[in-house]
Amino acid sequence: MVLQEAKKEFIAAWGSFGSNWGINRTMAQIHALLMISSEPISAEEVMDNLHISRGNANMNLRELINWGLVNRTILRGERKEFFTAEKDIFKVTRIIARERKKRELEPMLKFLESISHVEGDTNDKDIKTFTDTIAGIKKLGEQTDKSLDKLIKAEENWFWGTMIKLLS
Amino acid sequence: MVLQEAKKEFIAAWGSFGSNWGINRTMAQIHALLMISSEPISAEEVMDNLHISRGNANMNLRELINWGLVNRTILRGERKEFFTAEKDIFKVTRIIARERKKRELEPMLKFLESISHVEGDTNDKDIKTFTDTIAGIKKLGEQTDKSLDKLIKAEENWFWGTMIKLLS
DNA sequence: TTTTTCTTTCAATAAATATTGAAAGTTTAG
DNA sequence: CTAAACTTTCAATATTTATTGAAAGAAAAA
Repeated sequence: MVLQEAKKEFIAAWGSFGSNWGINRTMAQIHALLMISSEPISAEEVMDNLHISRGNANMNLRELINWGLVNRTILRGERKEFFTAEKDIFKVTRIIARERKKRELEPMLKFLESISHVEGDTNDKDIKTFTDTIAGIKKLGEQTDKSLDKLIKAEENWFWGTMIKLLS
Repeated sequence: MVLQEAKKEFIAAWGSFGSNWGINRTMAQIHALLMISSEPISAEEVMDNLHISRGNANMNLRELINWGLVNRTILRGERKEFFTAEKDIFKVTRIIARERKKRELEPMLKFLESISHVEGDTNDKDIKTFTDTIAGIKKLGEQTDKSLDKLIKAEENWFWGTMIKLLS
């Protein structure tokens, strides 16, 4: 396969993979484009490459920067901004873990705590089913939270080491 | 907090949590409703409880059954079907892991393999950036795949044991 | 300063996704 | 068998989410 074609397919696939996971297609595609580019890319180039509008490119680039997955770069002699993405997939994984933990898991745990105690007879079948289910989810969430902490703080070696240990 | 209120909040939260993760809101809400119910529930009750149409209830219940998260039950003396959900969060996790692996990870790995070899000079900067990035994602994907296999086949004890080991 | 280049914003619009509800299909009871 | 109870389907519709593009804003050059 030729590079240009492979790039195009990867960008398309990453986009649809992302939208399967609640990440907007364009944002995932821009991320893919930047990850497989050896050089910083301008907003203009992103627009041309993905056939999207200036506004769309700008908004999604900003969001990627918010996530910490993309950085702005100034290129000497150039007036406009350029963008680069973190290419190390382990670092990308850590960043996504950190952000989703902060944005989703932590609020969810707070919420579960807030509904975990209900008034009434502890032996009541309905109350028991409810509190047991919530407690189980909470326990899973708390342990996931702690595991993510380890992952986020981890060295690259720890990551691959743990992955391999899990398989053995 | 009173049971009815806590239930309502949990169903709403589970719904919006789900839609953050590419799972349709209603499907997640039905799943939540069934998880916290001590008794099997009919389609009629699902409709009334969540204020949704018969068609919507039917389609999403079918999808939950396809995933293996919900089962049909015949109640003696009743003509209509009833539904129950797996309540053990570990089993739910295993089912979701199994299904997403099959539906998303495995096709993605096949795809990455198909684009991993591109024609041209291996030392070319652009080709190197592309193949290195794809190789990294592929490696992560393959190890995730194997870890999920272990999780899917695992006993309950293995699961909590591993979770705890990861924290220590 | 004024002009040019580039970036940001956001209301309008388009596209994607979910939901409805009525009709058709199926199963069980009488 | 026929009728009643229940389930499924899917075209039409509504809702949600993403995208556009033009205007306003900012920064650098002239």
